[in-house]
Amino acid sequence: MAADKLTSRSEDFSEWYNQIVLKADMADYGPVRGTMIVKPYGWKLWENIQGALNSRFQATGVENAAFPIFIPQSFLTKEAQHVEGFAPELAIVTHGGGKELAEPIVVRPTSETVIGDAYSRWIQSFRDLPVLINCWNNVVRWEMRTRIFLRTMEFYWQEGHTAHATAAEAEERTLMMLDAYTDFSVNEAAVPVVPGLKSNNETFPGADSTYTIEAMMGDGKALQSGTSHNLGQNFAKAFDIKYLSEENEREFCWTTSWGVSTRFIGAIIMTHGDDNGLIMPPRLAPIQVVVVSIFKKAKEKEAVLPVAQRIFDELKAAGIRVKLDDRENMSPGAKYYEWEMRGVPVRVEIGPRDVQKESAALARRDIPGRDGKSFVPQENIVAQVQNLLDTVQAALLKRATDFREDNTHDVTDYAGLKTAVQTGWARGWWAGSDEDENIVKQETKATLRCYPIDQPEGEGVCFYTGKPATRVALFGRAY
RNA sequence: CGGGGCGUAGCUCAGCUUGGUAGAGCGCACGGUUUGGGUCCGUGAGGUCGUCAGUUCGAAUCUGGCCGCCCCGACCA
Repeated sequence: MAADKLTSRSEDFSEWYNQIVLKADMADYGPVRGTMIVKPYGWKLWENIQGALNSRFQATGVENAAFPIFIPQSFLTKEAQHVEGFAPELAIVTHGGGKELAEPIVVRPTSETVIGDAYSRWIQSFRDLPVLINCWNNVVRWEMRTRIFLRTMEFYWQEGHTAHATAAEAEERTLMMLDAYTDFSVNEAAVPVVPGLKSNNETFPGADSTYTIEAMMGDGKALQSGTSHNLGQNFAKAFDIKYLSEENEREFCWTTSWGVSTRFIGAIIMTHGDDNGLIMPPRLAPIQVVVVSIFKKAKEKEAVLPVAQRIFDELKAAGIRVKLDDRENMSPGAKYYEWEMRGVPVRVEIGPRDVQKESAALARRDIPGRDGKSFVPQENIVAQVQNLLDTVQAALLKRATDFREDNTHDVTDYAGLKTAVQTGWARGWWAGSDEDENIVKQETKATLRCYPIDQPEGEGVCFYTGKPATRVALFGRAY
């Protein structure tokens, strides 16, 4: 019996996405509009993301800390651009303990202000610099339209905040974290990204410059998957973050902030998933391998279970995140469909025939059905599974990268852009103004995703204005 | 905030036009049967029909208000 089938990606990508989040047991809707409940399977993925990012942060000297979720409303108004950018989407607490508050409290939409205030007290001398702190927390933004993981009113993320003595050091840190994000995304999540600089229009409120990693989803749309901001001296001036230099001069600090959110889970789903469900990249997968035992009669069960258990134990001892599915009253086929929906990258099947032949069936999630199955000896199963996990990891990255390349088109005129952004991204020389950018957005729904870090040599002609252009921009429709 | 759709069992929905004892499938529990790609049969548990008011002898059904959710646009990690 075909159980309730997943809507296909080609039929309705949005509906496919919504269903997969629920069916793969990642998350559920919260009782308040636009909020989500992250279920254990989704949270485990998030924890693995945290682990991969934390190790990269710590390698650059960043330490974790925690700041309050409540911020005095007055803080938000101190930086002009910042207040303009965030005022419309603030959740504000006006009552506490049954009484109206003297000053309303803002639920943090991001922590630049409260951290800036702390830094102004902590930093006295050039010897106190740099300050390198990261926070894993939740933030609230009163969004008009929400989508689970991609845009929820409350979401989880990390926000790193650093303070430096010089502009050069702040820029170096901004790019260093952009590199960390790129490395994480490509090598852990197998999500290929284009690192680049945001246009003026898309720059974070209060930043001098914003860098981004842009990923192409399975429907050709772009998802901003991480950002790194060079805040210049804007927040230092607003919050009076000063230090005394070696020359005994009072100087404003240069600060940065950078973040990756639970939105990244959406990126993983929409990059790798297929019509059978989710596909987890092995390096981040909550469950990397599931061992499915197959038996009919009690006698077969007696023979199969110990072998399945032994293989499970061996894989676990090797540090692989493995689960043994020994559920009875459930046919093997039903189990396969379930684990495919949940995106487990490798499945090991052990049945009576395998016990007899000392073999096992290995199935890889990225190639569904019989084509992705191989029958191997049980001997050396750990190495074979590890090998297959690596193979799947590499195959996912290659498939996503090929897809992105196939759907990114170099354009030399506006018509070319219009065609390209129907199905993917347009890349071309750009010398347009902020206003030109808005017109393109209005007419095509495509936005300037970034000026890629990786630029071609020389100069060109702007595909829109015909003016000489010094850099290439990437355009696409975005989430 | 504009446009659209929907609130009935855990989930997906039927019933509403034409008011009269609350339904199905899936899921769940139990028993049996089956198990190498979504087994089958039986038994059973489970619902103040979003909410408030109105019309009526009688409302899931008709009328109005309110609340909520989803989708599409403008805004955004």
